[in-house]
Amino acid sequence: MEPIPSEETGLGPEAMEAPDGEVLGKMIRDARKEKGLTLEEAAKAAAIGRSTLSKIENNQTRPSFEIIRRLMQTLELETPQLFLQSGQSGVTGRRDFTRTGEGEHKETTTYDHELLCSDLTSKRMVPYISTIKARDVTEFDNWVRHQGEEFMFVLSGEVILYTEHYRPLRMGPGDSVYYDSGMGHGCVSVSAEDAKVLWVSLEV
Amino acid sequence: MEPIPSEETGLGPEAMEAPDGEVLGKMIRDARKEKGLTLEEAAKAAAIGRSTLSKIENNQTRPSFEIIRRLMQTLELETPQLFLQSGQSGVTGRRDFTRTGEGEHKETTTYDHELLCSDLTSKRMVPYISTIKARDVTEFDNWVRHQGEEFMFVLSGEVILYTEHYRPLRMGPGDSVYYDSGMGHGCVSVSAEDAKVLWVSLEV
DNA sequence: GGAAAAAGTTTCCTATAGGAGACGCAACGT
DNA sequence: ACGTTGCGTCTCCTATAGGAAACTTTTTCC
Repeated sequence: MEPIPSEETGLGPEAMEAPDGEVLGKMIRDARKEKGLTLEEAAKAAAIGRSTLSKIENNQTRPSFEIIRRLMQTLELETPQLFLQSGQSGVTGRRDFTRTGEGEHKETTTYDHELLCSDLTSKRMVPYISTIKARDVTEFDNWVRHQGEEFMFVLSGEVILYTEHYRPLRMGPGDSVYYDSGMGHGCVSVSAEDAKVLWVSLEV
Repeated sequence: MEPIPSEETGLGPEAMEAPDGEVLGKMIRDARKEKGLTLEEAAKAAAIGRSTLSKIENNQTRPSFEIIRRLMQTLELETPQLFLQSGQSGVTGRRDFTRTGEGEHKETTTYDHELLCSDLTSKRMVPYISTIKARDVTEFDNWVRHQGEEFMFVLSGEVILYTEHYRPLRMGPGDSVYYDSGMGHGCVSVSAEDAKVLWVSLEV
């Protein structure tokens, strides 16, 4: 059995291995394989040469931006960022974990928020589990608004998500929703017991 | 009971388009001016030639991906900007939900990824549930790498998260972890049955 | 205005990106 | 064994990317 490491502090004594050119080719090959395409098919779809693609995947060339752009569209790597080896993320080389129920708690009248991974500073997403207290809701008026995007996943219970400009959305375990958190929003439990949802919030 | 709206159509998953010719140069020039840099300064910072930058800005060349990459770092250009014709503002006023098990599936040999948003257009986070197939792992070598940050939450089963520069981390239901996804990482199930984890990925 | 400096463009040259097709090499069936 | 087919690599050639430096334009002083 694997030993459970105590929380690692961050960068070890040795610097992070800089992702060299090797990675780009691998990523593209992986993506192509993922789609089950042959060199010929992928190259044709991207309107580039078969040999060019081969060389790119084997890191034998330094492709032009245009070529990469076409490949990204073809392979549906809609995330050009994937290829940026910029390493300018605030969490570079770091990791942080939280055991069930061991997050830091912040309580309000309606929610009990448990922050996950609160020790990792500079991370851009904020994950937390909210226990939504069951209560009677006649008219929802407890709007929350904060510029950014938010993802919510129902862990247990039945909830209704209120979102400005949309009809209320009833959700059960396993359901999820992604919305502009700049719109007013809020969540109530409609089950007899409290509901638990996982939220991941991203500020602008 | 609240009516459950059928899936909102929102924006379709339209293909990302890169600025064709004309626009790319302009964007770079604008970005450079914005930062108050001269050709010389910007070129030096990006470790490219002054003349090269001039040509790029005037669309007299088809720069390599590597060159553009360096410029984007130097000029702090967001990649999406480069790939989206006009800077349409993210998810403003949008909402998108997915019912349990109704996400779009993408299968590989080790994982079965279920995307939790039908329409990823302009979303910055990518949420998905992965079913990690149980298998024997003697030596882990299936590293995945993509510049950005990632949050993982274990829904069921026992898994081991491998992260470059860290010891493997054994996790059970309810445990969560946040890490730099630019580090090689990967997850295996160590329970007899498949494991399910929720991932939220954020690209740089 | 005129000189000097700074910013940007163009020229010139070398290294190489990218494509066409040849080649290698499995995995088939006959 | 032998072709054949399908997939990936390698060779070769041309067009051009990228950098150094010459050249031109703009700005900033006096």
